[in-house]
Amino acid sequence: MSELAKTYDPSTLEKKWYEEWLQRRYFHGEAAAPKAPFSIVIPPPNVTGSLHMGHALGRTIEDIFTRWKRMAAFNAMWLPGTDHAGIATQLVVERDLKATDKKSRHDLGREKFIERIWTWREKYGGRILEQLKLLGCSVDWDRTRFTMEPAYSKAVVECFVRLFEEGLIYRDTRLINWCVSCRTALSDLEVDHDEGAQGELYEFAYQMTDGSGEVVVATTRPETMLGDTAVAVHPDDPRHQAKIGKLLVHPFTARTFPVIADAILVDPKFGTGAVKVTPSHDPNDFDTGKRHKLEFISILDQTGVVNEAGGPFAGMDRFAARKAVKAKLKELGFERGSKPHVHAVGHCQRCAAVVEPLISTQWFVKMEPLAKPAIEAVEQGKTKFVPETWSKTYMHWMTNIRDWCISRQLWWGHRIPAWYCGNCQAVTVARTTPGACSKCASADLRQDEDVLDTWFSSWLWPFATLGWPEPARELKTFYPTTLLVTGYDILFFWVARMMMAGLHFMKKVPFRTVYLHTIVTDDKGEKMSKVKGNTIDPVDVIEKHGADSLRFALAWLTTMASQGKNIKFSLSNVEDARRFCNKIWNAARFVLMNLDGYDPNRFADRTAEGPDSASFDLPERWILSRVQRATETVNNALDEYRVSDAAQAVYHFIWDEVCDWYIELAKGRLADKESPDRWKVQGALVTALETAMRLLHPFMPFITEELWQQLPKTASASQSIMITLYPIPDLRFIDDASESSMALVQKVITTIRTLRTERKVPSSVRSRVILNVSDDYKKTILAGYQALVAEQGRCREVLVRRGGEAPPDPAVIGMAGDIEVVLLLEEVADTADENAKLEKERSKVLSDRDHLKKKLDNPQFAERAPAAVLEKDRARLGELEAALGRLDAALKRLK
RNA sequence: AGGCACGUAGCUCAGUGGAAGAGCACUACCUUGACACGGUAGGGGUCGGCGGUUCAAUCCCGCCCGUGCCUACCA
Repeated sequence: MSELAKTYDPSTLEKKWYEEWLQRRYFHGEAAAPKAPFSIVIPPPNVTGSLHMGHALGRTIEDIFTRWKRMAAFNAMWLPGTDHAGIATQLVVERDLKATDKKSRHDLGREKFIERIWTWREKYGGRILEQLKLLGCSVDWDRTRFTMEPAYSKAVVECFVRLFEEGLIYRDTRLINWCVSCRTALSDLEVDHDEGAQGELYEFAYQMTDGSGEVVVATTRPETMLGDTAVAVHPDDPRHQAKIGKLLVHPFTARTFPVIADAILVDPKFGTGAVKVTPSHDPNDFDTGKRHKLEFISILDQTGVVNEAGGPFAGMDRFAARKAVKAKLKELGFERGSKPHVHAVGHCQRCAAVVEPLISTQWFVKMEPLAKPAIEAVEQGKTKFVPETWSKTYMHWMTNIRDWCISRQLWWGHRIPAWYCGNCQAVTVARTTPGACSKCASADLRQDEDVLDTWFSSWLWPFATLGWPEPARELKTFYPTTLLVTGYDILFFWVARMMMAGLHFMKKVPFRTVYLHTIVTDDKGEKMSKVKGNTIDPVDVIEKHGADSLRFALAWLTTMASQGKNIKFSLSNVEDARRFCNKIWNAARFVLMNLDGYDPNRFADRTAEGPDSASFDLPERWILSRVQRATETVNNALDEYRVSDAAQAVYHFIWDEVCDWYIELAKGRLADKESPDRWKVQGALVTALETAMRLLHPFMPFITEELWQQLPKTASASQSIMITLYPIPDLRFIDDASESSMALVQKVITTIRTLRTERKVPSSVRSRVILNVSDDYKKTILAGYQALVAEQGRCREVLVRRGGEAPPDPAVIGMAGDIEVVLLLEEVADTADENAKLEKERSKVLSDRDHLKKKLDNPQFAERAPAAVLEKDRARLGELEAALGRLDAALKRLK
């Protein structure tokens, strides 16, 4: 038998096995395979990215399910890839360009700059994929995709053109979110609102042209008054009714504009009841402007600088203009005060600059028709959310969905396939560069300069990666995908939109189940960020402790995330997992050290018909039954996406049952090399460990492979644990009677140990113990296994008897349920101590007994409680009564 | 402002209409031939508060207090 290294060292073993698996092509899912498909598409990380804890968590969960299903004989396919990540990537490369060449992208020009991004991508774009290998991800590398590769780009264009032809994509001039720093339009989702920023509500007055007075208005953005074209009041507000229809004069531009009545915009209870209206720079005011056909005056340019419409303030940055406008209003005597005011300000998700609402011509997707089927699909259960609570959030967003601004004024991305005619101004949308205007046939065409929102390509990911729009075999086999695993932070950005695109283009949901995991934070619950310096780099963790430990730590922490709760991650979690690895390693060493003369084929033959044919002893019957329980628990937990429960079940099986009990029970019986039953113990050890390795493999692929390889196997065994069958419960080995017998034995042993500890009996001393039992059943079992009890309880003699003879003096007693465990001592025990201990135990038993008795005496209970509960409680009452009797007798003896 | 959650052992979190759980931390003892990255035993919780439903509530319902998250155009 091969010798296992004395200590567990993940570093070499992990590299070795990943290479091996790759070489044997175990990760590849064949579209033509006759097995039931199980497919996952990876949430494509940004090409610029490197692995962070969030990725590590998501990919670990995906790998657990992929490996589990692969072993469960599914045609498992997990597709990897990366996202071109428009703004993010452009910003990264721009920064790099600035740092290395001291140039801006404009210095380079569009073409050269895009070339540079591609070069950059060649160099660094594979980094995060390489890191997935370190994690042990069993992704199908043959199918790696990138959202900017030609085939994928073709899918994006196809999608745009079809939606345009269906009237679901349109171009319009409206108020959009504009980032003055990135100089692009943003969708509503790309604007972050910081909660409760302390701001100022500034009040000033507009004068009426007829000299009849003034109207006081309030604003958080005073500079927008440069674009005011009305003041609105509520039609029913008595304070303002007389002013409706009158004209106001703008203090800086001398423009005049009316006081209008608008019940939608104005809440008469707020402020002065008069609202300044800036149709070009506020969403509500925009609508108001449309309703009242007001003048639309844009006062800011694309860089956030006041334009010529701002009169004397032209050329000033928006924030400088704010100060200047206030100063001037004060100077003119129109300032009317200011109050602190809490309100949310929109920031660009990428660069954090304050976003401005601006009027601009952009491309939009009409969302309502797309959302409807996506809502129905979830209602009908075609796609399920895990945890289920997320479906509510999804529904809420979907039912209140607004049109999606998809054009971006960037260079890096899919260019919008629309051409404008220089002759007739008509728009031609086409799959390939058109030769002539679709309307006037002019050849004077100019393609739209803009690119598409990154998410406009990502929302096609589940099917564009499988060959769409071509009728690929892959689509047929792997679409709809089985499972999507991602963070809840991109539920709307990505998940909801994939639902819409998938249903629209494929007529089927893109995935059956969406597993939304939480955000990984540091151990204090703070979001990990480089700025704060509290990040934990998964690659560092892997180097130090191994991928198995990192994966297991994450799996252990992955409970059903309720909303607003995060995974508080700390290195100590990894250290705990590593201790577990070490424990497994050493358990395997023990097993391997004791396999001399063991023949796996013989064991297989002798147990082929189930456990009875081998006439196992209690410990073997017990552990083989517990193997089945663990198998059942793990499979059930995974079926229900309870990753943590599954991981903990394997952990407890290995540590508490295999190591703490079975190995201890095996030791003595392995010592006798001549024993004819030795092979049974060896076989049970190998079976328990081998099954445990397979159960654990999806969580810890490397160590399980390494140890599994070392175990003796029958001739027909697979080459790798990866391609063995995942354990399924074998009911023939489930043995309730042995489990309860063993539980009794364990309880008695534990009680003996407790007594020894309490009395400070040195471990070298072999005690004598008497077990007073109340029924023959227990007597038979304990008498049958008194050798076992003696060994584990360090006793030289264990006497089991039915009766209540007083134990010899000196002795101490303890209760194992209703069994009186009498530990005989070498010298007289401290009676006071013993008395106090027994009194304490008695009072506990007594209160339990009284409580239970009262409950059982209640006729209502007997009448309404289910029979099983009744029976259980009656049995328990019997045990409590018996225990009480023994305790009373013991106390009496002490007196 | 609305919506969604959460409050269980010192910490991080499971859990269930029918005797309160795990990991870590803590205490005592133990170098026993797999493992001190270990073992054995132990302490520790009126399951946020108040009411209600029920034979039975940590679990279901209502209110209150506290916390987190998401969505939102209140000037």
